[in-house]
Amino acid sequence: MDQAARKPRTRIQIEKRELILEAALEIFAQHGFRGATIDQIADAAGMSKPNLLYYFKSKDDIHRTLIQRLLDTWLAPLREIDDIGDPVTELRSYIRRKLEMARDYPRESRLFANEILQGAPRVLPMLEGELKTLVDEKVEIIRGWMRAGKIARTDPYHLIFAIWATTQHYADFDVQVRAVLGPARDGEGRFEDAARFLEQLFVEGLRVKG
Amino acid sequence: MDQAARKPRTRIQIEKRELILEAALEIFAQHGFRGATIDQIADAAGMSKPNLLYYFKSKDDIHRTLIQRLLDTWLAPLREIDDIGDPVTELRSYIRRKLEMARDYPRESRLFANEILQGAPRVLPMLEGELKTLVDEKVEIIRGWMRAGKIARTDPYHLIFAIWATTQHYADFDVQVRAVLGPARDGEGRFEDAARFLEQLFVEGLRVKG
DNA sequence: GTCTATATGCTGATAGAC
DNA sequence: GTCTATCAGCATATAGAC
Repeated sequence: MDQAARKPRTRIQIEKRELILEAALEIFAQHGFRGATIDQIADAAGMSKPNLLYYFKSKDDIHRTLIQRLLDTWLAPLREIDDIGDPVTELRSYIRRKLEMARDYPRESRLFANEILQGAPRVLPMLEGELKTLVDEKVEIIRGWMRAGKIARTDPYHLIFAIWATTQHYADFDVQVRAVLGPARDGEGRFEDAARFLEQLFVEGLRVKG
Repeated sequence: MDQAARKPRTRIQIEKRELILEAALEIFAQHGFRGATIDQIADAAGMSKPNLLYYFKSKDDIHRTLIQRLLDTWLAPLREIDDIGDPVTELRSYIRRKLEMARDYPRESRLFANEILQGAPRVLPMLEGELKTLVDEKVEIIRGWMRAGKIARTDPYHLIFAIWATTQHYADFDVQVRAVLGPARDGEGRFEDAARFLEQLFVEGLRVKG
């Protein structure tokens, strides 16, 4: 759409920038902003440091670009929640999608976790603005389900926090999860175990007593 | 006990070291290992950089000391789980204690989260050894409860992960939690809301279907 | 567009006076 | 024990040749 609205770029420039962003995501996710060096990123992208700085004017510039791009895709699953379908199905598929994202995009999850842990210096306004608005909106939908007796009454904000926490845990604390489960349960089986567990926890936890 | 077994220290030395560790915890928790500087820590501890390095021989030395101390207290609640009492009471009080720790020791939680996010370079052996052994042991207790029909059958490992994730979330993602809840729900009320929610989620989620 | 060389500033750690 | 001064190394970023 407006990918070149502000800064027109050639196709090659765009591709090189993609290459750098891909490499930077890897490095930033593992070492955090301060821990990552431009040298590492340039190495991973297969180019020299000055060459990298020809495409992005600073380390901060790369990081901001990554964060901004992350947020768009990161909140997509939450945006999709609506009150048309069955509440339990709706929540179950949200949890599933969040867990799939933790499996498929662990670096994005860790990039975000790093940013929040450091006090969210670059995204605090977005958290207090766009994110809060979105969550408030979905909380109202969930409250509607509770009033209608479709799911058990509980605090919708903390429900959302719990879904975020449990799913992202598998990306952010992956090292710990692997260490505790041992080599026997690596790979695909682990994901299905987690999915089954989370489905049971949240679905039973929200079942209407009666 | 054996606090001075390896390196005998005077009372003043011990106090200064405490002062430094307290300051370092604050800085490391916020900026991560690489992001923290000795200057910052020395400043926060109210002394000069060379003076600080008189008490700890390196930045890494401070960090290791903090991590080691952290682990002892951090796992205490898990250690206390036993199969003498009522299973639901036992799990409920474990969740409560973990949540209290997230409230009372958020810096310790973030220090640990930073370490794991970076791939656990300093604690991986401990995760694969001591932690795994401890978790395996508690998993057996939980399996016993399930076999006895005291709680619903589910994956005990992922149950523990979920408790860790949801409780530590309030320390590690504190900025985000505050941003989303807004200023209205700051302070003590937030903790009680979280405690109520988590109790409901896990207790109902583990209720035996009848 | 890409390179080598380099300016500039910061950081961990030490030397040595007091 | 605490200070000032300082070293050596590294990291961001730029200059300028090709």
